[in-house]
Amino acid sequence: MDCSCVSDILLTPSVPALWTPGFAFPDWAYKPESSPGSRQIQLWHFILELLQKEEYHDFIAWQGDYGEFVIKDPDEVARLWGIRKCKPHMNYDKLSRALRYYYNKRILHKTKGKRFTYKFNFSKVVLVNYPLLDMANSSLLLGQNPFPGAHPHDPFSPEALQSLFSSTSRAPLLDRPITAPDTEKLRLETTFPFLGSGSAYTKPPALLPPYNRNSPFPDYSWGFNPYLSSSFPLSGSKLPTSLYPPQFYPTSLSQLPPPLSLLPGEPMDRSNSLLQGIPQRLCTSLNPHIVPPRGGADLSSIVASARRERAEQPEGKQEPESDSDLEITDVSDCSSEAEGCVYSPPCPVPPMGTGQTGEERPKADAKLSLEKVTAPTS
DNA sequence: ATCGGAACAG
DNA sequence: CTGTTCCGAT
Repeated sequence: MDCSCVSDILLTPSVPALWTPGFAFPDWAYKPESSPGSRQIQLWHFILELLQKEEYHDFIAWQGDYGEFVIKDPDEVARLWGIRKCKPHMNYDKLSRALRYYYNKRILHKTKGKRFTYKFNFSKVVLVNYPLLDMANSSLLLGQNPFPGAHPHDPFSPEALQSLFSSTSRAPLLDRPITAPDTEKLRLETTFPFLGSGSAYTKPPALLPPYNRNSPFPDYSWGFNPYLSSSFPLSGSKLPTSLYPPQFYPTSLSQLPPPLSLLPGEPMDRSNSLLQGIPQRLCTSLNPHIVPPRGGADLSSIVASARRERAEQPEGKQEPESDSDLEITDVSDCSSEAEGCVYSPPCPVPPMGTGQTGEERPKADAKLSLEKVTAPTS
C-alpha cells in the first residue's frame, strides 16, 4: 500500500501556497532537486516547521532558552515525521537517533537534564535562512539595537524566532516567485563555505576575503547577484554575497506589518516591532557594496556568529568532521510523484480530505490574511 | 531517556 | 549524504 504522504503540515492550510519568501523558508528553498531521487525534507527542517505552527504546540514547542524546544509528545511528533517520510514504523527512538546525528553537525544539541528537550543552533541554521535575523545580529555587533523593544541582547530571542518562523506573522513581500528556470539549489556550503561541510572549521571564516576586493562578481548594487542563481561558478573562489535575490527583501523593512503576537504564555507585546524598527541604514551600512537598499546577509556577522557558536560548543569536541552543510532541500512529499505538489506557487490547494491516511489532523483554522501581493508594478 | 556504533536504504 | 532500523551501554 502506498502511504499517501502527500499531505503534510507544509501543505496544510496554515501555509499559504505563496508563502512569503524571504524570512522563513522561501519557496525556492524547497525546490526539489531535479535529479532523480530528489532529496526529501530534512528532519531539522521538519521540526522547525512543526515548531512554527501553533497547531502543533501540544506536541512540540519552543520552550526555555531561545532555540530550545521540547517535544511534548514524542510519539506524535514521530508519527508526523513518519507520515512525512512514509515511514509507518517511525517512532521516537528512531527519530531521536536522527536528531542525535545533528549533534555532530551542530544543527542541534541536547539540553541535558530536560527530557525531550533539544536546542537549535540558530546561529547556524537561522542565519543562513533569515537574513533579517542576521542583520539583527549584525547590528548587535555594531552596538545597535535593531529591535527596539525587543531583547537588546537576544537576537535569537523566542520572540524573534517565533516571529521569524511563524508563517502567520509573515508579511507578504514582493511576490514574483523566484522560480527562475535556473534557480536550482543554493547550498549553504556554496554560499558560506566556512559553514559547509568538508572544509568546515579548518578554514577560518576570517580568511574569507572581503567581498569587494577582487570580487569575482560584478558589482550588483541592487542586491541580487545573478551569480548566485543557478550555475554558481564555484570554480575559483566561493564568495558569499547576498543570499537572496532582491524580492526576498522587503522594500522597506519598516513596511512590514507587526508580527502577530505568538508564543502563548509569554508577554511579548514589546517584540511587536521586531521587524519594524530595523533601521534601513543598517542595510546599507552593513554591506554597502552588495546589498545596499534591501538588506541582506552580512558576512562578518555570520562569521562572528559562527565563531561564537563554535566557542559555545561545550565539550570542545572539535569535530574535524563535516559540520553541517545545511542544505536547503526540497520538501516535496516522499512519493516519487513530487510533481503533484512541490510546495511552491503552483501548488494548489492541499489535496486533503481524500486519500488521507486519516492519521493527519489538519486542524484547519488558519485564517491567514495574507493577500497575494502581486508585484508592486513598479 | 539518551547515546552512538553499525549496517543499510534511497 | 540523511536518515532508518537495531541495539547494547549508560
